[in-house]
Amino acid sequence: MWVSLFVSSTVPLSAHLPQLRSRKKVTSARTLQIRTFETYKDQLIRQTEVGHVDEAISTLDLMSRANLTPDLTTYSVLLKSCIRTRNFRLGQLVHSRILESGLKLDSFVLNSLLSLYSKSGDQKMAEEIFESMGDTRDLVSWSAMISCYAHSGSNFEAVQKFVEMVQFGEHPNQFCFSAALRACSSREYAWMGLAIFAFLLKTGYFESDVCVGCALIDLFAKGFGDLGLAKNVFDAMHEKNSVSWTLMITRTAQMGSPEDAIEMLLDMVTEGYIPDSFTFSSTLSACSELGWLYIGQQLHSWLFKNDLWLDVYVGCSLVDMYAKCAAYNSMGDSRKAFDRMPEHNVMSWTAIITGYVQSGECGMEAIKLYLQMLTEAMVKPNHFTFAALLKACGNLLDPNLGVQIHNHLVKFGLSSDDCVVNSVISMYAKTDRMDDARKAFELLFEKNLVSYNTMIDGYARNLEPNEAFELYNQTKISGTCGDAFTFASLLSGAASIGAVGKGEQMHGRLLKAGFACNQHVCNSLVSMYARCGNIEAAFQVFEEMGDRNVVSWTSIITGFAKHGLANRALELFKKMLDFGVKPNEITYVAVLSACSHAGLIDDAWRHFHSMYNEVGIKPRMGHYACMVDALGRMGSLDTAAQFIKSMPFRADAHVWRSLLGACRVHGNTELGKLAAMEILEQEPNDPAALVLLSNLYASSGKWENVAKIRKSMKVQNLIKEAGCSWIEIAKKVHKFYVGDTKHPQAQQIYEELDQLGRRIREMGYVPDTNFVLHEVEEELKEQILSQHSEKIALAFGLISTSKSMPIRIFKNLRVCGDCHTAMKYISMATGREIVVRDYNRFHHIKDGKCSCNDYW
DNA sequence: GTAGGGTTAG
Repeated sequence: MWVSLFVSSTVPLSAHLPQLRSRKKVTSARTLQIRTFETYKDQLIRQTEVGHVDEAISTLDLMSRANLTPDLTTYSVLLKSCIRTRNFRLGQLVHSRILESGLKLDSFVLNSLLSLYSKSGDQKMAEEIFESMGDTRDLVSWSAMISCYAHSGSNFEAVQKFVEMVQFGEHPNQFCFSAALRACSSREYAWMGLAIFAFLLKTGYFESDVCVGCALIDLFAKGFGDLGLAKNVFDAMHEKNSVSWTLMITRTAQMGSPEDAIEMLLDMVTEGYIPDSFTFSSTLSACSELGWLYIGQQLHSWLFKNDLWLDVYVGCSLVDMYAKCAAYNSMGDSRKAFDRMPEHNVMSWTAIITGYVQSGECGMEAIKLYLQMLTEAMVKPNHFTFAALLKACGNLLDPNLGVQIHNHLVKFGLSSDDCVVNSVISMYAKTDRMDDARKAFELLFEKNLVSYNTMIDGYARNLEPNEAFELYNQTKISGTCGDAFTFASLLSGAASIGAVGKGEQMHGRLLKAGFACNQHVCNSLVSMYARCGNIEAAFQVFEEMGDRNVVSWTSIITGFAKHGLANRALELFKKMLDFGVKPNEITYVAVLSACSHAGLIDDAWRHFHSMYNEVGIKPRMGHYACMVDALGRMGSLDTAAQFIKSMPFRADAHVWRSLLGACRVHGNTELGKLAAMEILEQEPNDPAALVLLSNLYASSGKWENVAKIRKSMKVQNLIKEAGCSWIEIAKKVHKFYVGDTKHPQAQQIYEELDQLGRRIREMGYVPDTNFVLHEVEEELKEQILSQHSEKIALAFGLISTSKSMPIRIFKNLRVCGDCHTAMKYISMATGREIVVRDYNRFHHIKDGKCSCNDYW
């Protein structure tokens, strides 16, 4: 603090060095005496400009001690620099000094104070000053006040003030217009913006002022959601600058046309405008959105030359861009971008944490970084950080970690932040704790649409669609009509349980609600129909879509693949490439699984290689599993095993299960044993592997081992997830567990089951009790088998539907082998078509045959 | 003394 005393405006700093070293010897009294009012004033302003608040305050104190009372001009200048440097604390202090001084305030100072409180978000103080001004208000006061309201989200008040001003007889200038228009750039107030726009047209400010132009761009972009109109305004503006270009680029990217945004950047440069850190930050986000690593890298080298990468926002955008392109193996570059940032703040820490979370498989790394952020960097997390962390916990499916993070955010005082609570709900929903999710939801102070959507999505995902639809009805009661997310979640809820009736109902509602052209909603529709078994309806929606993205194509290709219609899937994939749509890694899972189901091994290899060589997507676990499946299906078991060994990372249980399934079908016990052991090492309770292993031991007479496995299965109560099946009858879903007797029509169902059992036995069906995992008497095994959930659902379907309709049954796990056999007999016995969707695919069973060719 | 653009929950 004392150091500042020796710094005068006329003498260079170095001249004071000897004095600084022996500053105790110099008496401040002597120094004070020679200081004049003007030097103090200069010093004050300089200190304010460089943000030395404490020093400026002590200078003020020194002035009064030296009986040099600052005059109004000094205060005015001081206030101005406080505003310019956003030094609100000092500004407030100056305000109180002015009041103490008893000076009479003029409208210049009052306007400055108004601006100070407006910018610091203190609406109340701004209002107080504005009211106190009475007739001395001028255009500056009005526009500062309107701006204050717009800034703090009091949009209605902003427009009200604008109207009041006009009624007062003032003629609004460009500042007033842009502030008032800015208050209208939301759906709710866009109509008021239109009225102001009409007024504006009578003045000359529309084309002439860049800020007014920017406000109008946002009125049409954000308020009306119409990028075309926003572009019209942009094109009509006589004067453009980097800000208006950047705004237009940003909105274009945000509103679903990131490709156009990048093109606009080139236009901007061609027309001679210099992109700045804001521009790069936005265009990098556009690259992230598109997954355009190459363009992102070009931008990176461009901004590297200008030192713009030193900007925190740009740095964060780089981290984000490389993370979102992680399919191209660029997560390392994301980390490098983070490590090379000159300094780290909450935002950059959050960016890298979010990056790891979004890249999919690095949730633990995100948690580690969070701890590093807390303990080493001592940076306090904010709500963005927790949003990312909670997402990580949801992905990791670790409820305990989720609870710990939940406790942390309570400690950091963020438990009342709506965004954070919505993330908490999502985390609990993803970790199958709907009760905890519900608790968090109920505790929410204000439930918004996102809260409802998260809960609806949670119920849908946890196969409780009835709760999902009930909550949807509540949203209508509470007045928040659903948006695209709501419909997408409800459709995926309907899809997850295969409730095509509910899905059709939602289809009707969303058409009425005006979402017929919404890409996100239509993608969900395609997926819903496909997953509900009505692949042709899915295809129709897809065909009628005007605007298709990679998700649309992937959804329909996946649909055809799951239905075993490989040729149509591959045909569409070709068409997709012809259309110039770039496939992503999920598209390739669909393509490879289509090849696999159709036994097209050459095509599978071709696509597997080209996905990396031509498209640049590194194959992940799912792709390897598809290849193992394809090889196994055609009996190339050894090649499949070798392929697994050649993988660049350790094969997971899923990959080995593919091999195991193939071994079972092709009767290769040795390799089957190896696969089962590998699975059990990673998932010790996997029922399929245990059963297979025990059967293998039984067939080679190793009864001791059989007993061991059976015992351990019993002890561990092995079934992780209770198997259940369901069927939709008249838009209502009926769910059944093994041996379930809770259904009101249970008696009829079991009578039907008995009858069916007798008929198919006569036709040659023999129950395969190997599929019973409990160690019980053979007779009891047969009984358990006959009461498997899929059989109960089928019996219920037979007694509840007319003969002409196919029966659609859904199961959360893979369909049991014995049930699969029984259903083929039942299809013959009853002449009915049975469609079963299990965890893995669709089985279309007709006349004793299944579309999966007994391989799944 | 008054105005505009950049991480965000589903």
